[in-house]
Amino acid sequence: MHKKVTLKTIARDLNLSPGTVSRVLNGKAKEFRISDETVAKVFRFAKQMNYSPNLIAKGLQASKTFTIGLMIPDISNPFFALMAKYIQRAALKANYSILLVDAEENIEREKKQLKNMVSRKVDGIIAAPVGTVFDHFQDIIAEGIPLVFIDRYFKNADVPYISSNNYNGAYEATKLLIENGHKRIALIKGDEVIEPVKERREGFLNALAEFGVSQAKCWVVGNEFTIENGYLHTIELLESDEKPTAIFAMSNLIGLGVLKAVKEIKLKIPDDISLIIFDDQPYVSYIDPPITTVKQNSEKIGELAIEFIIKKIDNGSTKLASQLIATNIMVRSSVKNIN
Amino acid sequence: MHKKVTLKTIARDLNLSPGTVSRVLNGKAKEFRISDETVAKVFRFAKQMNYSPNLIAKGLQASKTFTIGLMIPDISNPFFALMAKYIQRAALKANYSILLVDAEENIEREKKQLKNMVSRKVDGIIAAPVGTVFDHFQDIIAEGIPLVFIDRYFKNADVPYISSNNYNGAYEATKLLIENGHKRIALIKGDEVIEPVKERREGFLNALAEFGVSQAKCWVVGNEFTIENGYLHTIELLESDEKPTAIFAMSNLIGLGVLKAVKEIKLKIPDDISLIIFDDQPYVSYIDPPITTVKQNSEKIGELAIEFIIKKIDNGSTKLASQLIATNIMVRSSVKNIN
DNA sequence: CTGAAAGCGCTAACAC
DNA sequence: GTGTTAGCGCTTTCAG
Repeated sequence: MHKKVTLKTIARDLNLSPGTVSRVLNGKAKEFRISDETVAKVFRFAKQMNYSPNLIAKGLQASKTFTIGLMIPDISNPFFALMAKYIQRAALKANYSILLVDAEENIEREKKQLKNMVSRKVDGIIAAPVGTVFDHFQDIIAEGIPLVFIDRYFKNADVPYISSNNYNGAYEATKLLIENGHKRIALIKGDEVIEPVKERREGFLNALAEFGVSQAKCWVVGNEFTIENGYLHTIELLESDEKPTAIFAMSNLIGLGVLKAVKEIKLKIPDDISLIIFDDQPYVSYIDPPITTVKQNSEKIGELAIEFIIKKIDNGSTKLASQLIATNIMVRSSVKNIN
Repeated sequence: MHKKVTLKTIARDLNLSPGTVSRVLNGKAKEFRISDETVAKVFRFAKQMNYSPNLIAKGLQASKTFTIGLMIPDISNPFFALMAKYIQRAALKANYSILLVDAEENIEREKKQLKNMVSRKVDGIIAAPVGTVFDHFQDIIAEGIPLVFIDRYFKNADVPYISSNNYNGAYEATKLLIENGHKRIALIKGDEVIEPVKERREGFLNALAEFGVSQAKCWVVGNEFTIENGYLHTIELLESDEKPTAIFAMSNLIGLGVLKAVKEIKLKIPDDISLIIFDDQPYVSYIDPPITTVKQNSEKIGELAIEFIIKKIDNGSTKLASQLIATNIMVRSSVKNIN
């Protein structure tokens, strides 16, 4: 096993002081007018010894770790995975690393790992919170750690967020359905504890109202962002006498559940039932029929979140406003025109 | 902004020494026979002050950070996202945190971030390497940092790996095709620089040979794990005069490309062309037709990787063997029996 | 131009 | 039972 090389060992070997070596290696040679000879010597030796600065020690003394905590409810959900990718990319560009936690939709886990992040002295936290309670996030604020929510958020918490414009997205999707002649529409949604779920439901309901579609003949069902939830409610819906002509699935997983159910009862999209899914995923364009979706701009959300958090890290007094990012309807072939 | 509370401040406020407070808070009260009174006092005060241990300081002094670096080629690829989930879960269970890097299939990025991980003093690294070169991984070994490859690996590197049994998986898939009467099969593969690609190709070829299918009438094409690669080659394949009756897509992304192409030229699976995809994803069972796949055991791979790395961290001399994890054929409806 | 020393927060060795 | 001290590796005054 190889012996460790630190500033001190380098200094000793070169008959210099740790301070000097530190200054050189941190590009402060000019500033301190250190002789070219010394500079060259240090660089050469450090390279030769394959010196690797100890960021832990640096972090301890600077009270800054260049680490951002990323708290995600489910990294295997492609929506979050994609967001993680962009957040990661933006973070690295700014020389920050990402400490990843998958809360697995479990609030206890979220709490515990949030504490861990505090102990690890992350410089900031980006989180898509799991539940309805956010006391544990208040603690983060109290600790003075910059925090921003992505995707999910709490309206009544004083924490800024970057999310899709969920209301508009749902509104537009519903409008599209209505324009295609649909008057019997079912919304399969997630848990309303989640703010974006409320927003999407509002967008849906308001579109119905605005275009004079009877809410009495529409459905608002479901309570989870899962395949199971989409599946069960679709079965129920499609087996009822007065069934809908279109389904609006509020997430990619719910959408998968709808697909599963429709296939199982041998119906055809869009002939028997039209479908639109909130959240676009690669596969939806390659299946038969390609699904019309509401695409969220994960890249922008990720970039803004990092930008935001870094600004806050660099200047704690910064007061940045939450942002709602526009969505895009990706029109494909899962909505039938029944006008 | 709140003032920081450290062992020292607690000690001062309580008229104790930092050492004592440390011992109490680390559950060593019994061992040092510290008075119940003191213990209670310390715990109460620490809780009241919302004390959070500084893991950075702890890490510096113990030369152990309880952090594992996870290097992934593309976290938005659901295969890797799922693996990341399981690795993360297993790591947290053992009180380790995950420092995530998405190399974005870019070797320079991988190199740079590997160095960063070394500087951050991660206790071990789990990586699915991007390319063909692995000098930079040798450096990790030289530093004495435990390292294990997952999914992708190098046969000639002295680094242990946990991966699917790629050879067998491909062999079984090919066998299934042959048993269903296919004699004109195309394999669309990734870059052969990647060891599992070679293995899968071998499995494919050997199955052909073993069951007496003419390799002259089969195809081995493609060079990337991308949708584009799958798409382009499928188009070419299906537009040729002597086209295959079945396609074996070597990854989920290639499979998506095949789906895209097949749809575009208005062919039907499995009537016009049979398909089997290496790597199972949720959506494949809900589309029409459901796709037969080779399912990899991501959970097991993830768990073993963590188990492995922690063993190695705890006992550097441990010499653990690489492992190939069995795959499973998920028979669905994308393979037509043409016997 | 460079060195010496203090300190970031913590633990462990050594005192008593 | 508890205090004191040294040191993890680094940067940063303060000296000279």
